[in-house]
Amino acid sequence: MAVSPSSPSSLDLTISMPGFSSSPSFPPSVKDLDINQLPSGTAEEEWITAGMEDEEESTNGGPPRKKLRLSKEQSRLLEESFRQHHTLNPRQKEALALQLKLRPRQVEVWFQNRRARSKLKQTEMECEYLKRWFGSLTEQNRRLQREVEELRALKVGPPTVMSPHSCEPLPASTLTMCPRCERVSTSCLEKGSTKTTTTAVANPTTAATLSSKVGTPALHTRQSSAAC
DNA sequence: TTTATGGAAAACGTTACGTCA
DNA sequence: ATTGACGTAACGTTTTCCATA
Repeated sequence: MAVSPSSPSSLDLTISMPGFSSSPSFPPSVKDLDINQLPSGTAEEEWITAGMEDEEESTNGGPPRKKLRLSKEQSRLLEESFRQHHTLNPRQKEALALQLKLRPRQVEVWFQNRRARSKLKQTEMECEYLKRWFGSLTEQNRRLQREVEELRALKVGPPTVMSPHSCEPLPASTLTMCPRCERVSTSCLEKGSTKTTTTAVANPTTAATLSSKVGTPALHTRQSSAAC
């Protein structure tokens, strides 16, 4: 699974997970779900004053807030602009404000809120994906546990691990459990060796990216595995 | 080259208000 | 008519980035 923002200002993500690509109910990428497509408003352009007619004066403190209702056309243009870039430089802001007959500050605020909404949607989607992934891993874990039980039940003899170098069976006493990946490994004993018998996760880049994103320490890359 | 500083912009959290069921 | 949930414009504060000394 890869979670990779394409640019700092872009919220587009590409998320794919092993074992999920063929699932009909599981889109191959979050990119397919266009978070920029929000339901468009229905109200026509409208300025609504909050209790007071005049924006400049208020008897108790600062100026009263006015609630702006963007017209369909304004919303459409803003959305279009947002699809092109999620942030505006001062010149773009000014031009857009002029085009929309809004104040630059209003355009700025709209983009701020729009970015926040995007991020929220994205987070929700990521959360959903991680939940499903967790479910899939749980199921996989169950299957493997069952498999282990079955193999134990067979009792065909002591476990044998082949050396990656000599291709001969290693005595069980030379094997260790890697404390980080919790897999049986010979690499920790073979100092200086860049090879390892430890199997890393299916997609190291993905795992590293996800780990750093969601803070799960359990997954590490082939590189870090070899380093141990 | 490294560090401190200040300003601008973005991110974030919250409030206020309108709409609708 | 009232109420609570929801969407969103607007605002204040914090964080991040970058240029400059």
